[in-house]
Amino acid sequence: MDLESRIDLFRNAIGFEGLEDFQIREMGEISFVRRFLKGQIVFNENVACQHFHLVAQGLVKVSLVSYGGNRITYLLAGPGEPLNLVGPFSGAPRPFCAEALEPALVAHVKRDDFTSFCHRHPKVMHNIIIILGHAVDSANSRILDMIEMRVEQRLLKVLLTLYRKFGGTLDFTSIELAEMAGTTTESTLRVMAHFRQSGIVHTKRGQIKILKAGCLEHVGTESMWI
Amino acid sequence: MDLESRIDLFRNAIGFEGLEDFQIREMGEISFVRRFLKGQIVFNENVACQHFHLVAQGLVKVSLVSYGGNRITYLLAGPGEPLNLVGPFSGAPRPFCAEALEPALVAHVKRDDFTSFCHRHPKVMHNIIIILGHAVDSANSRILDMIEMRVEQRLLKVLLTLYRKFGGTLDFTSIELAEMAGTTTESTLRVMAHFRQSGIVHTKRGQIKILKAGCLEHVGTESMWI
DNA sequence: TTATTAACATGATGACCGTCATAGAAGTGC
DNA sequence: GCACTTCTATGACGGTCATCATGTTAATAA
Repeated sequence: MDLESRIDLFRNAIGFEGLEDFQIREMGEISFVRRFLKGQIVFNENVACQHFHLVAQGLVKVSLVSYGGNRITYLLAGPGEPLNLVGPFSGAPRPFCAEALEPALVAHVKRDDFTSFCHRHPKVMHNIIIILGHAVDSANSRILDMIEMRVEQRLLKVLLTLYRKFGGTLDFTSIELAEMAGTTTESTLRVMAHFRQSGIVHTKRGQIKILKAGCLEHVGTESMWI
Repeated sequence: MDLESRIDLFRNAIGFEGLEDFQIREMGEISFVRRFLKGQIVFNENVACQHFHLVAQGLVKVSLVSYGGNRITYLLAGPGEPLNLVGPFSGAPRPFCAEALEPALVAHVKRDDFTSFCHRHPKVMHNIIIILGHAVDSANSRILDMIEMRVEQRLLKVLLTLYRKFGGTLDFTSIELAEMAGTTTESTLRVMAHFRQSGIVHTKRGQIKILKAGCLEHVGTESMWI
């Protein structure tokens, strides 16, 4: 990925709004790109942060696991979306790991380079604070959803979110849906079977096609920030 | 509250670490303090943010409600702890409201003054990003707790957290505990009755005394960030 | 092809806990 | 002192969903 493509990436990336062109160019210059195959790990949990990461191509899942072995998906990052906004500042290990869900290109910026850039251009930190605000709100909404929504409603919300982000054909397994809805694979399979019988979706191995998008809206217009 | 007290407040406040003394003084100068009685609202949800708030005295609860009427406690802020780190930057209404749990003094800084200060002293934004990182981690942990912990364990975790923050005498009602543990008042009362019978706590109206702190640690050493 | 793994599917079981109901106790205000 | 509100307390009931188990299908590799 050449310099100009990288600059273009940062120009349209989330978190870099409102920067002058020469500032964007600087980001392009101090970044480099790595390629990941499906299933490969971009960074692991509880490892000190070395780089700031921004997805250039493909799709990367950021998730966290508990001691009990449960995993929840925190973020599905596509082109232009950052993977770790906090790590570069704290340097401390974080409980997240990032895995490519499809072949992906990920831009890297060395941690010190990134924070130095941010301190010289506070606008970026301003943007990051607002993004983290969304992340906090999203996580808190999910807590409320766990309290008052049943598995079926939570899965509808997940499907609605994915539909809005990726369109009518969703390449996700039931395992992955379960990690987004905060439930088990079995429950997800059961509920999806019900959706299939209702004609809302069509499923095949690793893929869901949304047939009746209207039914998804019934949960409420709000989708998740994921 | 006079200028010097306010300066002293900001000197020890969370989020203002690593500032020079003259910078801290500036914060003191542009801030003013308001008094709140128990039960009074510091700011309401879904109202555009006007000020940055920092608790000077007393205790303030930040919580959010769902459409279904469920409420969860997001933060219990004591002296030196900020109430709204995101609002001043986005200006947008946020889903949180803040209520004084006991008579409180809260420092206010006009939104523009605060953001202007932050842009001139990026270190503060750096600090804020790290704090928000903790908030994100905390909320995500609570999601996992909702998945894999039972009400009893979640309440133990809440009690442990409160014990570490406030000591052995906790002035909270079962309603408030329920909002922290993500359950109902009835379930909380039932579990607390069980704890009482086990001699772990002693309860009276609006107060819990921890008798066997050791029993709280069994959940795991991790307490919540609240 | 055959072997192996990952994903899908579905049944049976039971405990957890939310919901509704009722009631007493402890504060608060007039 | 009395009315009123808030918090505490406890019983009964039943649905949801995690858990365990077993089996099938699809994809991948040797």
